[in-house]
Amino acid sequence: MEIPTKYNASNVETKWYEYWMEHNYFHSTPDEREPYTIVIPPPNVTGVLHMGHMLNNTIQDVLVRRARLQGKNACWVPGTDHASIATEAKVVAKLKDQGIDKNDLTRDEFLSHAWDWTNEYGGVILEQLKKLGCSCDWDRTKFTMDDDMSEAVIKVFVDLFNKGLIYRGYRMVNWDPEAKTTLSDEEVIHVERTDKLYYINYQIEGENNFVTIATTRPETILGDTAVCINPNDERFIALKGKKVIVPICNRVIPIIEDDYVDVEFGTGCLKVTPAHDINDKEIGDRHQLEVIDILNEDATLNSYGLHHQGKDRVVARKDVAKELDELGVLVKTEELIHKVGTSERTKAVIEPRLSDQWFLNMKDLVKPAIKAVLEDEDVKLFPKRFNNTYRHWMENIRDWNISRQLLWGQQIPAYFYGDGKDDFVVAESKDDALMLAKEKSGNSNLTLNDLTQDKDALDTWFSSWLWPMSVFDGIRNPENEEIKYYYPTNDLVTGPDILFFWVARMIIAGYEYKDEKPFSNVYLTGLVRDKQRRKMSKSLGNSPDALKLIEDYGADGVRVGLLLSSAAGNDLMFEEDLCQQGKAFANKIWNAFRLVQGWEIADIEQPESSHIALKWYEAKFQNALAEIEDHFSKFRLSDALMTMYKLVWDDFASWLLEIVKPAYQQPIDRTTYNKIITIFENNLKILHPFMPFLTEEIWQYVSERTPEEALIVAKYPIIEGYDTQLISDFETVKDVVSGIRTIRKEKNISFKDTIELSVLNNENLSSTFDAVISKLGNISSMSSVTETVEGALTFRVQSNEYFIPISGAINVEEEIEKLSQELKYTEGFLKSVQGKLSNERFVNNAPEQVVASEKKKEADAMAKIDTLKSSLASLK
RNA sequence: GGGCAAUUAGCUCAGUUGGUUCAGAGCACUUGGUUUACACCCAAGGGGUCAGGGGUUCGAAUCCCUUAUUGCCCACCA
Repeated sequence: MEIPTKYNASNVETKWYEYWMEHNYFHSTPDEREPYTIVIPPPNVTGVLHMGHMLNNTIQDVLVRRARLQGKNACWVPGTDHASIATEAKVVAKLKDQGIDKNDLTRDEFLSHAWDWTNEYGGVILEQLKKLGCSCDWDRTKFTMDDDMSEAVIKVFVDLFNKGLIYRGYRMVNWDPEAKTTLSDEEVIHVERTDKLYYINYQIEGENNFVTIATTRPETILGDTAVCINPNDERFIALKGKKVIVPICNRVIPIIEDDYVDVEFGTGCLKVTPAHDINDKEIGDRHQLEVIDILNEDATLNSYGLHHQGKDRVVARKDVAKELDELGVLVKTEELIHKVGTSERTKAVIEPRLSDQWFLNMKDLVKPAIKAVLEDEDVKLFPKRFNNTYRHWMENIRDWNISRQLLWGQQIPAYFYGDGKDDFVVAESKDDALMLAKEKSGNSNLTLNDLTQDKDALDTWFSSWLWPMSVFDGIRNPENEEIKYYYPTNDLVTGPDILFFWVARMIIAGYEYKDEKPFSNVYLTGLVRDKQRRKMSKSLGNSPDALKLIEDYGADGVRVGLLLSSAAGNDLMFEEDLCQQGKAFANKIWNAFRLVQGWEIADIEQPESSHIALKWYEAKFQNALAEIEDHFSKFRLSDALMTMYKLVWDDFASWLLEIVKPAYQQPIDRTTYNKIITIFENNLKILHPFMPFLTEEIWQYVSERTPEEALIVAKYPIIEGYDTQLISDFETVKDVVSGIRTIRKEKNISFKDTIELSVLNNENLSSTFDAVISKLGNISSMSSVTETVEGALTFRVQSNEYFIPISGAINVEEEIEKLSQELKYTEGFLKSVQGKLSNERFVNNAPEQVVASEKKKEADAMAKIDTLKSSLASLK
């Protein structure tokens, strides 16, 4: 087969992806082989591919492809997440564009719009992953709202409810006024802001005196039901038992005493608004205060806002402040830097709000999950430092608010049959619910029509925490073959930002429902940032178009570029140059193959240089293979890739191929050729996980292959012992060749001109590699001498001195200068080594081998000084 | 406010239990190179008080203390 001169990435990529799909190589079914399983972190169903996904999924694909080559039954389960808040927001926005208000739609109407949207945009991201080369088992593609997935979610909810772990509570929750739903604590991001701190006077009832309180939210005074002081605060003894009048609404409220108040902060007087602050709520509970909620669900003021009713809280804040000023009770304002809770999704400022929500009691559920990670290391986090973060969160975990005031998601399976607080039952179906309701209420006349299902949906994470189990139907059918075979999965690759949202909860769910970990290793990737360390985002416009990158550099180039500098847990500073480097590497491999492929083979004798070089490379390959293995065991993918990069580019292309390369238009011997082909194939095997397309393409050019012989399912090279001496000897050879090249460059001797080389051998270096040195140095004759050669250019490698005689062109002054410099350096070195050796404490305390090595250094240095001195003498 | 981590060449990072191969890699840079796989290339080369200070040790990038800077996580101070 004639190979094209240029590697055409996009044609090749399409061809092989289709080929792999056609032959079902991504598909896995349980068999007798060892399974290797990864479940994808399901991207948002309506999302598009960004750099984070690229990195994340490249890593997963590398792991999966490698496992496949190693003979494991590799299964990578893809899918998408319904992402309730994000998706619902998008659908609401789209409806709004069409002039439709969500509130005018019935539940079913809205859901039908949402499904339309999902079907239209959903899965785009999965198609993009294919472009990247991801070898997911697409037959297994799952969506968190598939019927079976939803069933599992409901089943788990009912089960946890029946275990007494899920309860309904009227609590202070985080309210996102934009999405109009509650959020879990984890979904609240605290952002530092500068706000105004308002000092406001409240008149003491029946006196012409005032107390001053400080607040950042003056509009909430309309919900005040007390003013609180610290009982030990001597300044306010006179206030005890009195009442104050809230400005604007003129409500009379008591002055209460509570230790919570910090004497140092603000004025030492705290206004208490139980409906709008978690601490105030607690104080309120302790003192049986009235709760006055002044906000609507969209954070506009309700009737308690009086003449400010209907205004947004932010507007109301200014207006109330203005009114207070006009009333003469606004004492002053100050700038205050503090943290404000915002919604992770909508960025809206969170309002603490009291409402009925569903909670999951986490206290006991987390116990096995803590043990698994921190004690038993059944689940390992990479990098390990995340153990600390994990511990802190798990040990301080609070109950999980799992209800969301959204339609898009699994509807909470609670059915109300009366108006009472506890007049509800929880069941997997409405029929079951009716039965339970009849029982619980004692009213056997209840009908399905009397039941009203809770209108809220469950938190998205309440479905995704089951993902590693539910994709194998492990919740509904715990004993099925698939879950037994694939679970627990092996590795999970995701970002540290969802360590709590998702990773920790999967571990919790795994132990609760399978009594086993969901995965053994968690590889936490870093964020992809731009060169200025800014997070890549749409709004900054600094995120490159992922598909454009693939077009420009090829999928392999992008994959290599992404992995070149991305240690686990470290952010990746991305720039296109990296992809360029990846593409250049692909080009290098391509051209190396073109060279080999162009050789004419003849049955001639194998040159000595080729023989020894091949032996060396085989050792070097094994050495690299062991290193790569070690890197993979520690999830150091960048290092593994770099090892291959250097192996293939430097050792294989620059050294080995240059050595075995026949002279122009000369044939190569068959023995060498066959070995080179085998070596090339092994190179392709180890590179394949990183560069699947290029390697598969070349693989097919190397020799005709049946589909069963495709590279994607080839056998990974086996680690064997290797000759380390050969490797270190060759390092010396490289130094000698470099020495020759340096002299050629310094003296402007063209590589085409042959030169002679003499060696003054003080070290009995093996002459095995002489043929290699001759070839790479273009040496006409090589000889060993016992004395310094006069009138020659020299260089030294270890304690050997090399001479290149050259007629008349020696600049004696220059040579003397050069040798003197080297002598001076070596003498200095010797002095420091001898200093060490004459230190008794060093000789007595240091391990034997360290002392021995110092002695060898001393001997080498002395030998070198001798040769330098005699060379200098002969020059003079 | 509490905790965790980082700081090594212009950039991105390795450097495992202190000691042979400890000051490294890739990129970038400088210089030279065009008939014979690749200029997306080849060859040679320059470049670092290992953030600052102190300590332990025969010996410290590595262990301890301290200062500074940066990043991340957690936390209800109005």
